[in-house]
Amino acid sequence: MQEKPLSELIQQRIKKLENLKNLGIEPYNGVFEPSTSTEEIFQRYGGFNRDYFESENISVCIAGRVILFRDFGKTCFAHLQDFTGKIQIYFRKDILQDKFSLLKNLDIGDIVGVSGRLFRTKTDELTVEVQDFVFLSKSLRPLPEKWHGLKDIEARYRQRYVDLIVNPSVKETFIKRQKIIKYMREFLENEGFIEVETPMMHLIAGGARAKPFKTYHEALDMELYLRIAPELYLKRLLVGGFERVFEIGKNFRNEGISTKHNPEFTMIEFYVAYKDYHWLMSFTERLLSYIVEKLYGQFKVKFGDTLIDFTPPYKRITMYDALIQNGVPEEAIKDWDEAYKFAKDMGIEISKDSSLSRILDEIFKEKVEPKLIQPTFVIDYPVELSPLAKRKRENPELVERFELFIAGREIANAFSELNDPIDQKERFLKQLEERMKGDEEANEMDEDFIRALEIGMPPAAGEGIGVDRLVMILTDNQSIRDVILFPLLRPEQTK
RNA sequence: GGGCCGUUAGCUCAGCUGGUAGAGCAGCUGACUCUUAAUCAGCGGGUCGGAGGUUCGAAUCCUCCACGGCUCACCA
Repeated sequence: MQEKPLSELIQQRIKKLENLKNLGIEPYNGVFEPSTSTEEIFQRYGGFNRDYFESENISVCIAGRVILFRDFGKTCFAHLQDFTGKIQIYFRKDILQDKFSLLKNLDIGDIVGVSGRLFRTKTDELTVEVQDFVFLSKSLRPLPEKWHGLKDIEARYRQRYVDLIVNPSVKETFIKRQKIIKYMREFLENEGFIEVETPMMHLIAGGARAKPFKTYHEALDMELYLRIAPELYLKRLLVGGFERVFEIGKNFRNEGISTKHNPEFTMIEFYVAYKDYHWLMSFTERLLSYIVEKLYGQFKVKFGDTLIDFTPPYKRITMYDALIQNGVPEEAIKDWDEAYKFAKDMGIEISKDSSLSRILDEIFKEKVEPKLIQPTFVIDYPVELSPLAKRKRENPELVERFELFIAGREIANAFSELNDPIDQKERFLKQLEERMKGDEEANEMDEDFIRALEIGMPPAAGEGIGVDRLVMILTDNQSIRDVILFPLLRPEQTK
């Protein structure tokens, strides 16, 4: 935080704080027990007319932040905002008597508790006529302007607390985020899944292809990685006899930041014994449509200027067919030289060391991904892109894997889990070779995981869903930073 | 990391080919007992992101730096 001389505006507010203290009022020591919320007031009393309030004398106590203030001399109007909404409150000198003069020391942004009776104004607005009020927190720093609000994107992320006060849609997004996760958990629990917590600090960063963050444990004198995926631990639990498990939590990847990537992000991973990826696809359809239906009461969701339809079933297409349908010649799919040439012609930079699968993966990202707007399962990936997935029975060069794309974004990744310890060991060895060749993101050998597979893991299917990306789509936000309360930013400049 | 754009009052923004900074809101003083972006009268508020440079003169032109946005690269 920068230390510069307090601005005039802040000094004025400190003066008011002192005025209150001199009058024996401690604005930070107030206590107050609200009897209701603004939302509840509108729910219960929104339907009644003026005469009702004249005859019934409804008293309420509410607390919140003053976000608007209109001074008329012997009366004042203000808007009080609590978590659930806002309501107009009305101060009169003839009711408040001496206490009315305290309003001179009230600022927009202050948190107050008020008690009073409900009435309707001339213009029929439901309003609290304040009988008594108490300062609960004095705000020393001015809030942004009342109708343009806080627009500066940097300030919105750095001072999310202000963003949340003045931009109601931001709060909406994060409430929806919580609901999405709640419905997800609810669905899985109803399907017999057990929620677990596995380590976030790993000796070996496995289960995904990504660069990890490093950290250090002093007492044990050892380097650790923040996890890039919980996968290998969850599969150890399958070995241990958990047949349906899931974990919701943060993953950390030491990579670039973009509208689709935050270094720490939330994943859900779930595993089911005795099922395969076909079963998982329909399960995923049921899961997503359940969430969307709970959230919106229908299956269609507006995202940008498109309408995403979550009504099952979703389109399924193999990776190779998707490539061919998007103009990649068949020869390029089988032949390294053709693929290399095709990629080069498209302007994709490919190293000469890249394998055919990796080239195709690049072409896929460029040509196919952006076109997958409606929920689409892309299935059957080359084995070497998927070192933890089970081979297809009919074609051992492919694996039983799918990725789910929505709005051109990869939302989920799933496969029939490889449970053959010997094959798994060989794949790790292959990854190690790539690592030797300089591929920092290739998997490391995890001996203990192999040992677990040697004990015996049931056939199983597992899936990971990028929660932030799903929330983006379901809340119509174009940047991952808009669905993460405190996205990572460089430190603020000290002036 | 590359490219493009941005950074001016607490907030939202103007500021032309260089002539020494403006509005609205917020704030302060005053008026006003049903307002809705209340209104009316008056007042204060700026290291123009930072550092250099060009110039008689820089918010404006140039260079470097910082932070952010978009985008590319990167990204299981």
